[in-house]
Amino acid sequence: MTRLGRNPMYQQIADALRDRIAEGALAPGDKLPTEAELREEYDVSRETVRKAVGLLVNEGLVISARPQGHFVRKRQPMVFRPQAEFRKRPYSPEMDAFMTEFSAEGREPRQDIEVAIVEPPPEVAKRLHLESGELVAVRKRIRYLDGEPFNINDSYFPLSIVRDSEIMRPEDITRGANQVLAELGYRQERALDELYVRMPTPAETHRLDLSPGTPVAYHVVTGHTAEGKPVRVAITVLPGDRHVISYERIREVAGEDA
Amino acid sequence: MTRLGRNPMYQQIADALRDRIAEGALAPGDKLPTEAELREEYDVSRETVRKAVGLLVNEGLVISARPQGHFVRKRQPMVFRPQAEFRKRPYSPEMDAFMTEFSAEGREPRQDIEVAIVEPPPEVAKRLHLESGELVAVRKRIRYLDGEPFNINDSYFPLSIVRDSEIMRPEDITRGANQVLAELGYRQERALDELYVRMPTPAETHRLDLSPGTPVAYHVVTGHTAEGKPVRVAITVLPGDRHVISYERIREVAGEDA
DNA sequence: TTGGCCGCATTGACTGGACAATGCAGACGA
DNA sequence: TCGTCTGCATTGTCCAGTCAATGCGGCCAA
Repeated sequence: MTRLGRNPMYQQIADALRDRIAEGALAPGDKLPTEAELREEYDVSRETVRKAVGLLVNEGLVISARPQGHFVRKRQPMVFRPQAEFRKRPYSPEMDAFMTEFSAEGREPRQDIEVAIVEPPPEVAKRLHLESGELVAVRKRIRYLDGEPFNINDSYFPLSIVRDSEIMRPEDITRGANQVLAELGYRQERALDELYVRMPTPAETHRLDLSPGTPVAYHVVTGHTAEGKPVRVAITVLPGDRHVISYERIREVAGEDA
Repeated sequence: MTRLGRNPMYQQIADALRDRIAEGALAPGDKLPTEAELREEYDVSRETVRKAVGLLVNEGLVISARPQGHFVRKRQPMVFRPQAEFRKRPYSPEMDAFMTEFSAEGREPRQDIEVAIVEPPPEVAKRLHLESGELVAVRKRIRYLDGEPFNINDSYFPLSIVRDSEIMRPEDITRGANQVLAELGYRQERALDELYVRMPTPAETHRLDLSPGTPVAYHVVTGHTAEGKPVRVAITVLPGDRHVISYERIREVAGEDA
């Protein structure tokens, strides 16, 4: 391994390891060579080897289990289907097959719920069209699967419409918060989904127990009534290594194409 | 700054800088203190300072412009709306407002198109239900805005149905590849969208000119005819710092709630 | 057999130093 | 005036080393 190209040494080492992972010579769960072994192999200092391995960690390909070594990461995503709240069962056979493939079958779900009345964060206030000073109720949930945190979901409601309702109680609402809102006269007919892809904040890393190199999807749903009044903002933080987000779509206007 | 907690020093420095960014003391575009200044301020070695700043770079908060220094990153996402292909104009006023906010108004679009006949990657073959050995036509596009690459889009079609059609020519198809497919008798009535969030591969980093700490959304669309035959797989790679992905949803079955 | 203790391999944190690469600004020359 | 060249601040790469943290496996005692 020489410096023939102008790639730095740690890049070349990382590339070589990445190739071995891509080819399957290093399979998910396998142990990488130790730093000492890599040092030997490439005849470089330990810091250089560490930087190479660090790159792979930051790419999410490898995790470090100190002091046993570094291991090729496994990926086992489960389906997240935002449309489920308006359309319980998928209507196309393709979606059916897809969901079966990635089901959470046999894993045990759990969630922590916490309810509070707070001043809304600006992005929430804006989407709910709130005056400054108006308060919101927020249901904060962390969802677990087999004891591991899978995603964070914070749902915000204008306090004026949910005060004293079931939404204020920190228990699971089996029939769904949306149903409660409907019973209160605020049935959601439309929703707007926004998806941002970014690295997690330290707080998110901590709450979701993320390993380095794991990006997240930041999913914001704004629910509107038939009249266009926004009544709910739900923010979900989904770790990239644990989810596939999925939508199904159908042609809407006969003859229109693009 | 002491070691009172058990957070490593470089963490503490990164946290302090992150706070200053969050508070706005360091605004987007601002220059961070140089490594020498930070060294002075915290009385640590240069490598430690570099590791702290490196963290922020990996989080996508900061970019390095050598040798001018490090700068707080700006974010200017534009809307990516997968539903546009089946539904040209948004039908809810909320979506209208949202799209106006993030429009690409005034920026100059361009795209490079390349067409090839290849053996499909396994993930494509699987979604198109192809026998092993069956070939596909692929239209590879890189889309630019003001000269900067914005996303990569590779669309795969079973060779058996698009051979000799307009799809095989490396020119822009103004009326859309979907329209051509429809004219060939394979009109898509349903699509399944899958979204994966991960760090980019080195090839993607290069093609999209990504700075470190930028995750991507890997968006896979499988288009089906009314009979359920898959006729198109479109894979789009969207850099997280340049896009918001957005969907609008409506209640489908009166009375159903979740 | 079982429980606890300890050595050890391995990664993490940090220092101090050397030299390379790079783009900007200011000096200089035509 | 305008282009060119050079110095320099700043970040990038790499080395050689020290000490800390950690979990596993094996040893030893009850």
